[in-house]
Amino acid sequence: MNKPIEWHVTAQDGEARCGILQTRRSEIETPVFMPVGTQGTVKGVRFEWLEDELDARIILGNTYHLWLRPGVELIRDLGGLHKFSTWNRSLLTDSGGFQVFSLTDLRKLNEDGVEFRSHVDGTKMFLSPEVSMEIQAALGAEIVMVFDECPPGDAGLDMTRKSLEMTARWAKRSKDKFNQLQDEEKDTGFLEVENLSGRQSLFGIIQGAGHLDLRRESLEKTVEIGFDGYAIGGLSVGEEKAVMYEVLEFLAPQMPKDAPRYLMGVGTPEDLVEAVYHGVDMFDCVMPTRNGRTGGAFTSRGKINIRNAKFAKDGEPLDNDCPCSVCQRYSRAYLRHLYQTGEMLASVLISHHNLAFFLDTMRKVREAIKLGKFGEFRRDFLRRMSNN
RNA sequence: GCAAGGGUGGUCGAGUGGUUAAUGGCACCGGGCUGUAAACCCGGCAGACGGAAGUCUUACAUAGGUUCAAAUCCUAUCCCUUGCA
Repeated sequence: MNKPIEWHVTAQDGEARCGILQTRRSEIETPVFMPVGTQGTVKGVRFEWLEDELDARIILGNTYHLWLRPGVELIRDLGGLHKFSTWNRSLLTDSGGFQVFSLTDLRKLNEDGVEFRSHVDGTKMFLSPEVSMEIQAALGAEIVMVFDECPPGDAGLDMTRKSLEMTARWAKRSKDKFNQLQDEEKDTGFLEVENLSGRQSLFGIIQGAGHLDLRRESLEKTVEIGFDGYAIGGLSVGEEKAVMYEVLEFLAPQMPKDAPRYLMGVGTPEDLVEAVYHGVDMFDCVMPTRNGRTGGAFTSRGKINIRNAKFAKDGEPLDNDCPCSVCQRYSRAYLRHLYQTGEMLASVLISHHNLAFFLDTMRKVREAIKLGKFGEFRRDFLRRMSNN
């Protein structure tokens, strides 16, 4: 039987690896950064830009948000998220598991699933592994995430163990339901593709907070169930940065070598490089678009805040070394003026640049791995980023 | 010229004898943002000293006055708005 996705390593340097991920919709070079498009849009950035200049091969969508608005039925009726949004490259949908964490005040959790009070209008909604899989089949993404519970970063041992055990049971339920839905052809994104099954793929999620033994335990349980790819969840959710790096160093190399490893929700450019160094292949993060919207720009010499008065007369681009169309044309002074006057274009342009910077950084990461010079690249990169 | 109403910190605007260095909004300055409840949130915003609790100085058009105490009451002056000439 053909696989829903194909992934193989093309180069390796230490634990860092380069690979090609083929989905039914696009070929993706890893390590890859996936822009976040929670509500069926990468905030402030047109698909044209993502496709042409930025050349993003895969973006995210979110089960919870799209379920509330515009609703599953509507998206299913309009042929799935690809058709509805016109994004024809790959999609990965998050399961709503992160909202179990981020909407903690609006939800009640038990073994069956999670009752949410909608953050939009307060309506009670019930999300479970089965419901999440139904929604994700209707959305039709290439990569579907299991429904997990994401405990806070500083969760204690007992709480983390209970959580991870439930996540493992939910993972099994997710997989069973997922398979059933695939058999019933409920996937709206189905596409006949040579050498691929045309089906959706399903990724498992490893939890365990900052507890290494629990991480190992979660890894074993997840691999035992068996998935097309494996994600590290529950990092950058309030724990110390050192804890995150410790977990990555410990966990990533132990994860299956023949499947993509996805670090969920991370992170800063430095985090990405560090994680690649430990063997991670896929990333997503709201940071480039959220910070971009609020005046934060990432550059090859560290972060800057375009609101700062020191940029008022600065005729230089955000980043002199950046080839993106924003840096080719606009000055910091102009961008600051746009931000200060509340012009939406400021958010649009900085988000665009930030995505360009993240995607470009991953391009350089891949290049360095292929040349066997990733260690050197990492050292230089981290030094430059902390220069500012 | 007469009549009425006003002049408050960068700005708009509360406050009409006592925890008022003076509520708010905006502007300004700075910080934060990691599987997006986020075009958002937090802090600062008279000056000087101090790490800080704090201390001192100067402040509600200007100049006097009343009072234990004034942005708040009184007098004069200047200026603004509206109406009538």
